[in-house]
Amino acid sequence: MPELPEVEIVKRALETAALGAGISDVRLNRPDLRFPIPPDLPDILRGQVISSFLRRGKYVLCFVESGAGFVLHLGMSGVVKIIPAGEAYVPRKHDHVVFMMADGGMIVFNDPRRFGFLDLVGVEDWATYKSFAAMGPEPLSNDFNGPVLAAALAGRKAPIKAALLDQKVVAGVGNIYACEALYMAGISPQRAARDVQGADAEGLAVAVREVLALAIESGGSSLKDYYHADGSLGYFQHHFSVYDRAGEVCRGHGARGGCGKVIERIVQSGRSTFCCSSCQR
DNA sequence: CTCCTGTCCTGCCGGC
DNA sequence: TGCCGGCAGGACAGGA
Repeated sequence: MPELPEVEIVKRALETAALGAGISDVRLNRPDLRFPIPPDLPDILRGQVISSFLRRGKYVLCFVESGAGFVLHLGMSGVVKIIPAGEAYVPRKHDHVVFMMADGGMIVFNDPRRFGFLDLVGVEDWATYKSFAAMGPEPLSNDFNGPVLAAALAGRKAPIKAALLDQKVVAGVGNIYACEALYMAGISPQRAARDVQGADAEGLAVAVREVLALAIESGGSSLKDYYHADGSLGYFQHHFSVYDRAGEVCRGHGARGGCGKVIERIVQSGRSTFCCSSCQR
C-alpha cells in the first residue's frame, strides 16, 4: 500500500544510496509483473551511471547519463531493498529485479503480489508516458490548492472519496490517506465530489497536503510488509486517525478533539472507507 | 466524458 | 491442527 509518502521515502533513500552510482548489471528474475518488464532493460542500463531520481504520484523514476531510464511502481506490496557494498545478499522469495551496482552493492525490487511494474522511459519524454500524461497535480507542490481541487471536482457526481483516489484529480493519494484527509477536513466520504467547493475544497486541499507531509515526516507509513528502502527491516506503523480503526473511538485530530463516537467502516466502490459520521458531514 | 465493476496476485487471518 | 474463504488494494479494461 505504498502511497505518495512511502514512495517519497523510497526515492529519497535511493537518492542517498545510488545517485552517481554505476549500474554493472540488471537481473530480471521474474519479468512478468503487472506488465512485462522490457527484455532489453538490462542492456539499456548496463554500464550506465545514475544521474537523477524523481517521484511523480506513486511512481519513482530513475534516469541514467545516456538519457534512458525507467519508471517503477511499487503496486501494493512492492519493496525496494538497498544492500550496501560488502554486505551479503540473502535472496528472498519474490526478489523480481536485482540491480548490481558497480561498487558491489545491490538494489532489489521485491513484490509478493506482483502488482508493481518497471518500464523503460527516457528523461526527455517521461512526462508524456501513459501513466503521467493525464495525471493530476502533485499535492505538495504549488500547483495544488483549494481552487485547483474545486475545479477538478466540479461536475463529478461520484463520492468525494472515490474522486480523491482518481489520480487525475490529485496525484499520489491512495485509500489510507484519502480516508485520513477526509477525516481531517471533517468531510463525509459519501458526499458528491461536485458538492465539495469553496471553503470545503480549500480545507480538503490543506488536509491532503498536511496528511501527506506528516506521513513523510514520520518516515512513510504502511500497515504490512513494508520495509524501509535503506534496507532496514520493519515497517512504519503510522498513527492513523481513522484508517483500520473501525469500532474504535474517534479521538479527533490536532485542535479538534474526538467526539467519543465510534469509527465506522463502510464500503465504497468495493473499497473500505473508515470515517466518523459525527465529525464528517 | 463519467461512473462502476471486475480483474490481477499472494499472504494473512478468522472460522470451522 | 489444517484447510478454505475472504480480504487487502492501484491501475486499468470494458460496459453502461
